Parts: sequence; structure tokens; C-alpha cells
Amino acid sequence: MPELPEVQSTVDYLSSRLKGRLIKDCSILWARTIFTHNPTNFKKLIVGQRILEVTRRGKFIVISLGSQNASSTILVHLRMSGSVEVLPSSIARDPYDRVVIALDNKKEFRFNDVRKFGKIYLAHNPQSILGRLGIEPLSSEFSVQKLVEIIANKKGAIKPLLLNQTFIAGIGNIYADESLWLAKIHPKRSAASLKQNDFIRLHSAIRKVLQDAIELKGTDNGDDVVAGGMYQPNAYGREDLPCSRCNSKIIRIVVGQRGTHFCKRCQKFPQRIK
DNA sequence: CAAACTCCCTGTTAGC
DNA sequence: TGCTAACAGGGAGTTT
Repeated sequence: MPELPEVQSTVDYLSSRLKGRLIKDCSILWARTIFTHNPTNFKKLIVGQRILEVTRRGKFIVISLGSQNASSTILVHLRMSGSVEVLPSSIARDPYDRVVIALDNKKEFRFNDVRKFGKIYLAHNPQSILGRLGIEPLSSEFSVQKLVEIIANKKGAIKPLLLNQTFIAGIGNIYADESLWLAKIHPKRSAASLKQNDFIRLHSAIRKVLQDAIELKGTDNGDDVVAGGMYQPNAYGREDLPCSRCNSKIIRIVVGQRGTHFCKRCQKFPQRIK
């Protein structure tokens, strides 16, 4: 499931292929993928627009469009199984292609999504959709102090807070587990129980895990559609396998309705915390 | 405010 | 062996 590193890799892939291209046509093969408009209007609004740049915010791919009279933004959220490609129009489509945007170079941008959870938005003001997102964990603004501020006064376990996109944008289930593993923090620890040392380790772990994963183009998850990812999780998806740090077994529990993997020896639950 | 649950989907897997 | 039912998963929205 694409998270920040996979989305960043996707943006890197798209940028050189889309930047400067003119949108010539658009086929919507699964209407509900387009979240903000009906297919007719969506097509009408994007055909004739030029793609100015492709960037990322949280887990969103941000495609900025412009023309003489208007500017707008396409936002793509891959959710569970979404992926994108830019291919020559002559190559046959995949049965799971949901939206195909034809470019002015005989190529097509294809949004592919087996489970149909992915969403494409179109907005004049992208902030209307992106505005709720929290801080970018790889930005310079994301300091230890900021992390403390974000988590301060929050109740409940630490892991669900890491997954909340309005606090920190881009962390999903894989990198939440990985960050907590690297920081040696139990996923069910209450946010309020974290000490300064924990914040320092967690802050550094989040950044290292995300950066490493970007360099490796994301996670090599058999289920993952993002091709080429070589990041090897240490906790996520490793139930019953040995911890790469201490050789103890990785166990799986459910936290906030999400599968959660951690090392019982490395990530101890503090004795007296309730 | 937090936590739990629902919904959207389909490929995979557990269980019979 | 073959089938079905349960499950996983991100995140928005709703209910408790």
C-alpha cells in the first residue's frame, strides 16, 4: 500500500514524463474513481490544460495544470492498490485501468487500481483537499520539538497518532510499524507516557525509515503494486519471523483496528503505564 | 476528544 | 480437491 516513500517514487517517475505535456483526451473507465466531478465535467475541465509540475503532499500526487484562462490541480490518491504508468497509447490497456489521460506525445497516463479505493480529485484550490494534512515529516520544519507539540496533550496509543494524516502526513501502516521498531517504542504505549528520549528516537526513526525507503523506491511487498521497491521491513509483515536486531520473534497484534507488528523484546511496554 | 465502527472493493487465504 | 466466507487495508465519515 503506497505511503509517502512509494508516492514520492511515483512522483519522481511521473515528473519528467508529464511536465510540459498537454492533455488531449481522457477516458474514465470507473466513474467513482473521480471523486469531485462526474466524468463528463472532469474531462471537459482538464482537456486542453498543460501539466506544469508534479509534486507530492502527504500521500497525494499533486499534478498542477494551467492554461491562459484557468489553473487547477489534479490530486491522485493511490490508497490501497493504485498505481500509475505513462505508456505509449499503442500498448494495450490493463483490465484494472480506471482513468486514462491521453497526452500530446502519443502516450497516456494510466491510473490502475484493482480495488477501486483510489481517488482522483480536481480542484481550483488544492488546499481545499490538502489543507487538513499535517506536517511533512521530511521537511525541515519537522523537528523533535514539533513532534512533541503534535503528540503533546493527545490521548491514546502512539501508533494511531502516527497514522493520523492531520498530524503527520504520509505515514501509513508499514512505516508506522517500522518507525516504532527502529525507535524501540511499543505501538500501544500511550502518547502521554513518552519521554524526551523517546521523542528524540522516534523523530529520528521516522525520518530515517522514510528516507531509506525513498532511496530504495519503497517497500518490496509482494502485494504492493509499486514496482521495484527494495525496502525490507524489519517489523511490518514479519509475524513469527526473527527480529533482525535481537532475534526474538516479531509478533502481530491489532492496534486501532490495524494489524501491528513489533518485537516484544526490543519494544517493551513500560511496566507501570496504564 | 477519543475510540470504534462503516463503507468502499477484490485478491488472497483460512476453513470446511 | 473445490468451494465459500472471512479478511486485509487507507482514510473519510459516522456513531458511541
